[in-house]
Amino acid sequence: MKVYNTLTKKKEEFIPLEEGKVKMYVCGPTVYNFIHIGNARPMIVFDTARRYMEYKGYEVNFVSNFTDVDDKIIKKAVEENVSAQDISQRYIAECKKDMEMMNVKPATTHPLATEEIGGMVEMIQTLIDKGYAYEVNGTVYFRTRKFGPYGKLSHKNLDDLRSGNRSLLVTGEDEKEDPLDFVLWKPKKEGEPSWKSPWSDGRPGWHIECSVMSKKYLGEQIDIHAGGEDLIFPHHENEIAQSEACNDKEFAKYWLHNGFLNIDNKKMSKSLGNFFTVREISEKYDLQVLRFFMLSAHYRSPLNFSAELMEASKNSLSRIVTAADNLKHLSCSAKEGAMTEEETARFAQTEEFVKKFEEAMDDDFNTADAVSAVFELVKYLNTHTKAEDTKEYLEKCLERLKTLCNILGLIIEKEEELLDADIEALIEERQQARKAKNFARADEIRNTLLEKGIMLEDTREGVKWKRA
RNA sequence: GGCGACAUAGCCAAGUGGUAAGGCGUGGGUCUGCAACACCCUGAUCACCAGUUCAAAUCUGGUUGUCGCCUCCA
Repeated sequence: MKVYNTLTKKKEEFIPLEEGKVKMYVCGPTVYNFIHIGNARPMIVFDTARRYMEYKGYEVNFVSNFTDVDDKIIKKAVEENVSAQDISQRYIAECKKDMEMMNVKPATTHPLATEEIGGMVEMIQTLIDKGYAYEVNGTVYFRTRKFGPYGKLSHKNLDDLRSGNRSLLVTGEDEKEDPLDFVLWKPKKEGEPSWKSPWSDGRPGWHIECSVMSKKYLGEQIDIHAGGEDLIFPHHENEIAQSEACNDKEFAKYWLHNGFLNIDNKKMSKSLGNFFTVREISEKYDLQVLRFFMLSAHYRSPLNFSAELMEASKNSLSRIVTAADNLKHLSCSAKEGAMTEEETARFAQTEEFVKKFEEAMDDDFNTADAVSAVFELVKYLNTHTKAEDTKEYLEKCLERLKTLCNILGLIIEKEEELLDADIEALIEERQQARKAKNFARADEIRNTLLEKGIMLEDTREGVKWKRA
């Protein structure tokens, strides 16, 4: 399995620190509102990466935080006249609902920044003791230039940063020894949540939380650290500086970053009015469609979001769902008994698509290619299954399709819903009408059901129905 | 200004040296009372120019265009 490492700018063979195990950290959202579809991308793509590694047999310890102390949370709390904790807890709960609808598995651990303050104070103290940090008037800064490799992830050198950013030098806070130094701890302002520390009553800077939580739940060295590409600088660069200065060990071996999600080729932003929350999308689409959409391109490419593309994704996904549905329908009425030799041979041919799928995923989680393998399997199954096949064969075919879709986190089985007696009676009446060639009545019934969101399909094996 | 990414059919999107996967859409057809599903058929020489090579979408240089980071925004 190869993964693209931002650190080296190359695809590298993935070799875990400990055989058979993967320690993975993904930077989670700041919970001051419903998550937006941009937040959803790393959630979906790295959940898919995790699922694939688990499929390969790795035991994945997957940690993803919620940043629950932040200026934006405090601002929202003031607006609503509630506590910051009220805000963060509310949106953590909402975020978990969204994740469930997107079929994103809960992390092994979802730490909260506010519950790890003690560890942060400790790490900051260590950095001060080692000369990597200094305190001025209650604020603690990281001494960026003291950490030699600073810039190795974002491939920037410090002098470029300075020359490219003159405003920093001009407006730079006088307190800092160097404009590039960043905050580890800052004193509270009036009315803000705060914690005790040796330097001031205050709260941690953003970057320190990930260093601390990663260390606590995964150890000083981890395999994969992931997040959106915008986090490369400064967030991840600063995490590296903090963790490696503190622990004297390479922090993360592989750094994975997803590309941005754009709306109509523009960066999503509130000011442009092209801002969508996952919840809004869920009102119009099953979030499986959003998930499929996200996986239709490589995770490192920029991806453009539009209503048109969601429609296309919806249709594409339904092709897979229909295939699964057909298999299920066939197997329900199929004859019992073991697979015939001929069926065994037919089934063996599906290996080819599994192989293509795995090769795609092994190549830096190329989900676009993996999805195409699924479609090729779908076509094969559509053309190589029939009512006369044995139940075992049909079930194995369905299982194979489900296995691949499950790696992608796509749910393709419809929920078993009980037919209302009324609906069943109507379907039966329509069948009678059809037999009597009373098609007017048959169509009338079909339209009645359609209005209720029930779509009928006449097949050789009987009438199938589905919700629109 | 500094650093970087990308440019493949109507749309989305794989493919990093050997004559362009897959999906959506379009049009035609088979099946069906009709419809839906499914199946068959239907489409690009890969932004432009020059070069390297027996051979390039794929390597090199240039041009044009789009976008991102450099601001605690995934």
